[in-house]
This record gives sequence, C-alpha cells and structure tokens, in this order.
Amino acid sequence: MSEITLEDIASLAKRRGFIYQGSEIYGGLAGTWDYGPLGVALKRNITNAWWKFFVESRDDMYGIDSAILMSPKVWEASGHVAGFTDPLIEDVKTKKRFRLDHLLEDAGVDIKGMNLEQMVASLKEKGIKSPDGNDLANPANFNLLFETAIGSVEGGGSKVYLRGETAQGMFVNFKNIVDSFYPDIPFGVAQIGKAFRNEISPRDFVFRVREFEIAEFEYFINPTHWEAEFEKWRVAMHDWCELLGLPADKIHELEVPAEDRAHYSKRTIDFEFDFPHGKKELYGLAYRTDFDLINHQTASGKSMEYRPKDGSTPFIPHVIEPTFGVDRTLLAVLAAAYTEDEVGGEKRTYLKLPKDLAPVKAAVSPLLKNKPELVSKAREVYDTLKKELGAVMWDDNGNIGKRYRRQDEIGTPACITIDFQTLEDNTVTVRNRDTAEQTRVAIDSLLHNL
RNA sequence: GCGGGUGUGGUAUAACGGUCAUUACUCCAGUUUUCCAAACUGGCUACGGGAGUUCGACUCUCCCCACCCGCACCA
Repeated sequence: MSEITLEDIASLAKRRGFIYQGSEIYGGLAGTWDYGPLGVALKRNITNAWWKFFVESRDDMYGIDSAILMSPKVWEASGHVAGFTDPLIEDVKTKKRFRLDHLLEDAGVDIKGMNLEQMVASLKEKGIKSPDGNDLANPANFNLLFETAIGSVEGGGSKVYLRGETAQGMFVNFKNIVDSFYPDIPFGVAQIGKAFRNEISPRDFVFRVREFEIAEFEYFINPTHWEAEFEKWRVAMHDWCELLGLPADKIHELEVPAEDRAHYSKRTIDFEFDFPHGKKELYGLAYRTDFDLINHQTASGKSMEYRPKDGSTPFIPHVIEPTFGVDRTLLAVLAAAYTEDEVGGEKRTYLKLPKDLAPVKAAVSPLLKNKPELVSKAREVYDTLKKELGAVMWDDNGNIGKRYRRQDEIGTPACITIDFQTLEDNTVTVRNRDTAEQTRVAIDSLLHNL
C-alpha cells in the first residue's frame, strides 16, 4: 500500500463528482475549484456540523452572514489596504523576488510609514544587494485584496474590495449585535462565508486558492482573563477535529513566535495537519486583542464600548478568534478518510467518512435488476428512505459487488440490498462500508438501524 | 512571480510528420448474474488553447492557459 498523494485524492474527487477544476472547459482558472454534487454535499455536511457545534448548541454565539462587498473604509481601518501588501523586489541575475521591507529591516532600517519609493531610495542609499549578492530592480507592491468597482460605467465608479477575510464583517456588526441582543460578555459572533485573496501562486489542489470559504467566530471577552478563554477554545478546536474523524496524531499545534505573528496578535496557535503534501496549516487560533474594535471606533467615530449590566466600568472587549478554512477541512477529511484495503482478495479504495459527513447516507439496490419483483420492492424501500433521509442513492448498475465498490469510493456507510428473502419476510441486507459485513434487518427497523 | 517538468476520452495510458489515434478500467444500453469491480454484445467520449513551419502537425517552433516539483510568498 503506497503513500497516498494529493493527486490520488484529486483524481477520485474528479472521477466521482466531488471537485472539478474551475472553468475547466476553457482551460481552467488558476486557484479556483468547483464543487460537484457529492463535494457540495460533503461541504454542507461539514459546515452544518460546524454551525451546530459552535453556534446552535451554545447560548453565547450569534450567527451572521455579512456582505462580501464592504465599504473600502473597512479595509483601510483594518490595515488590509496597507498591510495586506507585500513590497517585492527582484534580483536582476537570478530573477528571484525578495521582500523589500524584510531586506531593509535586516539592514537595520526603520521602515515605518515608508512608501515603495522611499524604501527603494533607502535601499540604494545603503547599497543593499540581494541575498544572492546581485543588484536589485523592479520593485512592485503585491496586494492580496481583489479589487472591483461599483458602478456600471467602465473606468468610472468607485473602487471596492472583495473581502480578504470574513472577520471584518463580524467586527463591523459588533454594535448591531449588542444593540439587538445585549448579550452578557463573553459572547461570540460567527459566520461562514467566502473570502478572496489574490495569491501569487495558488497551490496544492484546494489547499491554497484564490476564492475560499472560511468558518470563524470572534469571541468577545473581558481581557482580564484572556488566557482562560484562549485555552477553552484551544480545547474545543481539538474536539471539533475529533468530530471530523481527523486522527489526533495528525494534528499538531504550532505556537507562532512573536516575530511571525500578525501585527495585532498577542498569541497565535496554528493547528497543523499532516496532509498528503506535508504538515501544513489547517486552522488558526489568535488572540486579536482590541485591535479591530479600536480601529473601527477610531475610523468610524462610533463607540465600541461594552457596558456591563452590573454597572462596572465600560470597556472595549478583546477578541479570541478561531478560524477554520472550510476547503482545507474538506481536504483533510478526504485525506483522513481515504483508505485502501482488500476484500475477497481484491484491492478496494474507500472513504472512511464519519456517518454524519458522508454525502450519501445509504444506497438501495435490487439484488438483480432483471427481476421485476425485486426491482419494485427495492423502489418501495428506496422511496421510503429517500423521504426520510434525503441523501439516499438508487444503484442498479452492473452487479452487486460493483455497486458496493462504487459506494465505497464515495464513502456511503450502508448499502441496502433487496433479495428474494425480502419478498418473503420483509427483511433486507445492510452491508457495512468499513467491514464489508452484512446483517439482515427488517424493513420496518431500517431507519432506526441507519 | 522565478526556475524545472507535464498536458492524448471520466480515469490511467500507447503510438506516429501521412488512412477512421491504441489499450484497460469507468460510464451508457442490453443479455446474463441469488451478495463483493465475473462474462457476453453494442455504444458515447480525447490529442489544453492560439498562431507559425509544412502539400500535410497530436507529433516540430513560438505565445498563452492549467497542473505538478523547487524557490519566494503565505495578516
């Protein structure tokens, strides 16, 4: 049994209708992927489980769905317009690009408030060369925010950005939530939605893409006990991983050192997962302090203070932010579920998905498709289950073994087969995906059994 | 963005400057089949896109696009 690769997963995902290359018939568009029928089902099951786990099952969490287009002032206040930009400069010989700001900082230059021109001037003044020892040229800013324009007149209109993260939608609605519900602190605001980043090089299937889905929440706290809140969510994130069926020994916490942290963060933990292409970031947990609320208070002129009901001193809440990349979650789930073993001496591939996540909950088949009495009985069972479970598939392709293998590959936990005994005593066989074992179950207790 | 590699049906592949582009699996229709990709018959589907060279290009050249590996980036 060889190591599984990203390509194994991408190939199965395409073949079975989970994930397709974006705009494929036109040669594709880099960094975009389309979810097919099974992919969207799997993704929904994941986001629904997330919503249930972090929002619905709690009484301190408020869900929202904010607009993708937001006032440009939001991104100026958040620091994304300035801070989401990387000034890069090119080695004239090797053509490698380096961070201009990093080169200056390494040379002891204080770059605060410098624009690109000033940085280049400072670089020349100091005679800084590239790490490879050559001259540097062609400085350029790379901003990760996608831009578009409001207004249908070409060239006219005003510039707006596609949101680079969903977090700001939560911060700008902080006041609204407080006004509508006046929750006790601590409380959280949660959202699942698309975000966009103009990545220089999208990579590794759906791992790094230009359009992606994020599930995250901002948990507003009193800063005096931020460590305890941070710890609470750290543990909850592991519980979530377990719920997804991700093996605990494939999850690694990385304490992000101060110099690598985002400017606003006092503490960050990356949750890394052993993906087929290596140990990579899956989730993040950050203590964002009061950075965002203060920025928005300053920029908007609206108070972001929270007045405790007990009359104690008002304060601007601090924020703990757990972030979950949905596409990365789906990739991790697929990678963890992808299993090869042998049944009856034949190799088989199957997705060992948790029942709740499986895109198809059960497949129904007549043992033989040329026996009308079996087919009509199977149809009956199918119709009943379909009504109750929804995600049930009818499968009468080829022979029974072939159907089992087919369902294995998409992770269907149970295959229900109607045979001649069914006609006599109203029982069916239920075949288990993981063990390939079959049990006889009365039709009446099928629902309960699944 | 830089460097290297790759691009042939849904998947995995073969060949060739010159008839209708090979094979397997999948898929579809049918025969058959009393539980793990059986067999038989038939069928759909491909040279990533665009220019150029040539009498003729999937094959050679250039440009573009996408994917993979390395670097860089990853608030």
